[in-house]
Order: sequence, then C-alpha cells, then structure tokens
Amino acid sequence: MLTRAEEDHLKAVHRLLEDGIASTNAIAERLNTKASSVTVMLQKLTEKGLLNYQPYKGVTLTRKGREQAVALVRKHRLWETFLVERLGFGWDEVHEVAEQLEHIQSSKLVDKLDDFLGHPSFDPHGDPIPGRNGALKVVHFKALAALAVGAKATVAAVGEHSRDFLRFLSEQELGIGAKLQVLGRNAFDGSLSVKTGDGRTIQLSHATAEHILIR
Amino acid sequence: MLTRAEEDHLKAVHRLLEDGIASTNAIAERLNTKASSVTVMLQKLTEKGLLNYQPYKGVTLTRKGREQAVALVRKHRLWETFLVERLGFGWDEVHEVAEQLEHIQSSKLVDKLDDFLGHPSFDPHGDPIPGRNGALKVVHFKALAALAVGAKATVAAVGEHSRDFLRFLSEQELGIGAKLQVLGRNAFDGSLSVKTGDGRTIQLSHATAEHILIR
DNA sequence: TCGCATATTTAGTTGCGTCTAATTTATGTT
DNA sequence: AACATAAATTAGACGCAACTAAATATGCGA
Repeated sequence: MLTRAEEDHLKAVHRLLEDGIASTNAIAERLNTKASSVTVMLQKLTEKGLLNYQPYKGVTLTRKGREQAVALVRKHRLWETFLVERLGFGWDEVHEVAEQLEHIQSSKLVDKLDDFLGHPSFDPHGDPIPGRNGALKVVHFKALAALAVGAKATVAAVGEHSRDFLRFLSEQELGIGAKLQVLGRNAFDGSLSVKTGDGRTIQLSHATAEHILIR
Repeated sequence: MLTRAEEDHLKAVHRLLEDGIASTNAIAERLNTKASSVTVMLQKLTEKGLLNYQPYKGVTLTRKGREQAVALVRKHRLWETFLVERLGFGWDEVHEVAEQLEHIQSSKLVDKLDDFLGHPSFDPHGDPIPGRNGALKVVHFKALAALAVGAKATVAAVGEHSRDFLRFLSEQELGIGAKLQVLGRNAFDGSLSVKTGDGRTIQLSHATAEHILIR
C-alpha cells in the first residue's frame, strides 16, 4: 500500500516519462517540493520495487510501478469525468478535486464508478481513460498549430490544463468537439486566424494553438 | 484547515458526546489509537478553537467545532448515500470508503453531490443528513426491543453499523423500510418473535432488537 | 477521609515527509 | 583535458502524529 506522497511521486514520474526523462528537478517542480525530497522518495519507491533508479543516472518505472501509476491516472480521469458529466463542474474546476479523489483506496469504488459512467473512453479534457486491465489506448493527437492553412478540424483534447487556459477555450466556444477551420497563419509570430463552428473569426497565439489538439 | 487526524478526532468527540461524555479512552478506542495521542490532539484542537478542553475535566465542542463536525457528518452520509443509491454498493460495504471520502476538501463538491442526490434527508442506514446550513433534524428513534407485543412497525434506522449486523439484516429482509410485527417476547432472554413483511416468523435476540430502530 | 484503582496527562522516542545547507557527480566550454 | 556550472544527492533538522513508559489526578469503597 502506497502513501499519498508515494503515489504523487509515482504519478509524476509516469507523467514526465511520457515526454522524455523524469528529472529530479522536474518532479520536484510538479509536486511543489524540493529536489532533495524527491531523491529520498525515489529511493523509497525503488526499495518498494516500483522504480528503477540509480543515483545520478535517472529513473524509469518497473512493470509494477507502471501498473500503479496507470491505475492512478485511471482513477483521476474517471473522477474528472464524474465531476463534469454528473455533478456539473466546469472542466476548468475539476483538477484539484480529482487530485484528492484519486487517492481514495478502494478498487471496488473505481470499478463501480466506471460502470456508473458507462465505461467512458475519454475524460473531459480529451485524454484517454485506461481500462480496468490497465490498457491505455495510445491516441495520436496533433496540435492545431501544425495544421495547414485551409484545413478543417475538430478539437479532440487539450495539451494544457491550467484553469485560465481552459476558461479561455470555454469562452471562445472551443471546447472538446468544437469544429474550426484554419484561415491563415501569421508569418511573424505563428499566430493563427481561425474560423469557429459558430462562424466567428478569432486569432489564436502560437502557444494557444500548440495546446489545442486535433485527432 | 484541519488535517485528517484532526478531523477524525473532532468527529469522534462529536459522536461520543451524543451519547454522553467523550472520554479520552473512548476517543482512543474509536480511532484505534492510544489515550496519550488523543490528549495531545485535544490540546491542539483546543488551541484551534474547536474544543473546550481542560485537563482531567473532559471536553466539549465549541460552536465552531460543532459546525465542522456536523459538516463532516454531512459529507460522510451524503457519500454513503451516493455509494448505495448510485453506485450499487451494499449498505454494509460503504463505511470505510465514506470514511475516506469525507475528508475530501471541497465545499463545492459536497453541495453539488447533495444536488445530484436530490437533497436526501436520510442516509442508507436511516441516519438524518445535516443540511447545507448545518441543521440536523433530531429524529427520535425507538428500539424494536421496546415495542409491545402485537405492535406493528417499519424499520427506520439501525443502531449498529457493523458489517456482520447489516448483512444479517439484509439476509432477513429487514432493511430500512421493512415492515414487521412483534408476535411475542421471551421472558427469559428478552428475545423477540417477529413476523416479517413477507410473512416469515423469525427470532431476534434482544441485542439485535435493540439495534433495529423504529420511528 | 484515606487509599487505591483507574483514567488521564506528560515526557521522551519514532517514522514519515519535508526542508536547508553542504557535498558530489555530470556536463559542456574552451 | 581541465574546469566551471548545473544537477543531483547526502547530511542534518523539523513538524506532525503516532507510540511507550512514567507521573499525576480523580473518584470510589472501606
């Protein structure tokens, strides 16, 4: 049985490994702690057989560690789905609460929640929800920023979960499922001119377009 | 903000005060800790203005302490209701999970859960659920053991939440809402002969009958 | 009212998870 | 290849919440 701190570290490692390496500093930043604290936890989790860690050499997940991490992701995303679809939370309000809920210890609860929600495949941010067996479908998202001028697309996910970003998208009617078309690209700063499903034309900065994901 | 340990102690004090005094030992037993640990927590909670505590003289709740304790009871009972009514848990399976869920920090979550459940007045064990404002309707339950021979009644709540007891009641179709009639009382051990709603006649020990509650 | 059993509190220790400060390792520049 | 800088680790300390053991208060029975 893992403690909350252990679960948090495990999840951070898993998340960071998706984008490359999980450096001690990056983990610390994600968890709002210090690198020295992270080192100690990495040692402990290695002790417990969840990580492969060698001082100064970096860290990877063991099979067991990956399973536990994916189970946490599953819980997090199921709870987010519950909060948005059943309780009426906004997609920009659920992260912190789900961060707490994912630590509830009860496999029966997760499975019943999954049943209750009808075995959803994606959470409110478009991220895939791992199955009961731990199977996580790898979905290939493409950034809106990478589309050619003239291309049409449907928003499938977001690459940034900050409250401000999500609220901005909601306000612009650019939530998951929103349809749009790239009208032009500013050669100077890479910003896009985009036509939305409801006919408006808006400007999106390159940074924003990088975080709007298309299937 | 209270830590989990603080919340647990606060709730234990609240619960025990309902039946009289909250002795240090009784609190420790409820929380599976030692009296010495409890003493320290009582001091801390007094420091925080939630308890009135004087060494060797006992403890009571302050107004603020009572509010927080009732808020915890509210959360616990709403979650139990959710688990049973929406997720299909048995009423004998929800206590431990609700014990974890009640510590989730988000007033918005509680209120939305309450809305989602349709503002239930009673939890799956028949206990009243405090309102958003903290109002807890005092319901006067009477033990089945106290009924006169010949009396008819409907099970309204249970005075014992142990898994074994609840399972026994489920098996005998004596859940909340079950109708029954007292056919006779054994003068020797106080056990009751009871006719159930579905026509069976069963024997209930005095201890059991004390924990089946009637409105 | 005294003495003793019991309840409670205090004192001192432990494990966990964090911190800061000091040290060590890795790396990239010249 | 040597060294400066950045990254990571180790060492030592702290707060929290638990523990055990020792001390102290309460209150009941003789």
